[in-house]
Amino acid sequence: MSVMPHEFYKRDTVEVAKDLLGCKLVRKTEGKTLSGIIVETEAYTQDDPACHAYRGETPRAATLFKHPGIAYVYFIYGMYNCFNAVAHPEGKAGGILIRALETVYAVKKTNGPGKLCKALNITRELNEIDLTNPASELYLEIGESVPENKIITTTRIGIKNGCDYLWRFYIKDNPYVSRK
DNA sequence: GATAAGATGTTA
DNA sequence: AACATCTTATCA
Repeated sequence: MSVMPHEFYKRDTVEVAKDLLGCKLVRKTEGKTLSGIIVETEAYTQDDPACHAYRGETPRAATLFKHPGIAYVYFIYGMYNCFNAVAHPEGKAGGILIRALETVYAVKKTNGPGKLCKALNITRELNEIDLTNPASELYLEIGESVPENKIITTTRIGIKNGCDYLWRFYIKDNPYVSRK
């Protein structure tokens, strides 16, 4: 069991999004440890009209410009949190929306970014937490690598701008992905 | 200070 | 297909 180093996140955002499939998300909360395998991701970069960082460094999007390997948690639609991993080459901005987990312990359904955060008790208090430190309440571990032919590439969900980008990735035939 | 839209999920 | 519900950004 070991975490991915900062260098893992300091690469092209789309590449990292693909590589995050099969990795393990660990969440320590209320004395318990919850974890699951990432089965669905979406990439968002600075040059992408759908990305929060597209229009520059606003107060909310500032996290996406910070050091790769930290968390970006934001609030949407009045009731849901969404969890992202910040990942981009030096001097750029970008993040990866974690959309679904395959649960390994008894965790509630996590097929969708809002439900995922609710199930793992992820809130904006965890914004900018270090995902490369096993002492964090939230971090990512190296998991099983997913063979290329099991990775499905498709369009992202729930956005109008940039909807033609093929930047959503999920594991083929996995029952835990959202919007089957 | 006001307003419109949003990386969603549930219900009908 | 409607709606619950509130932050953020973009105006004035």
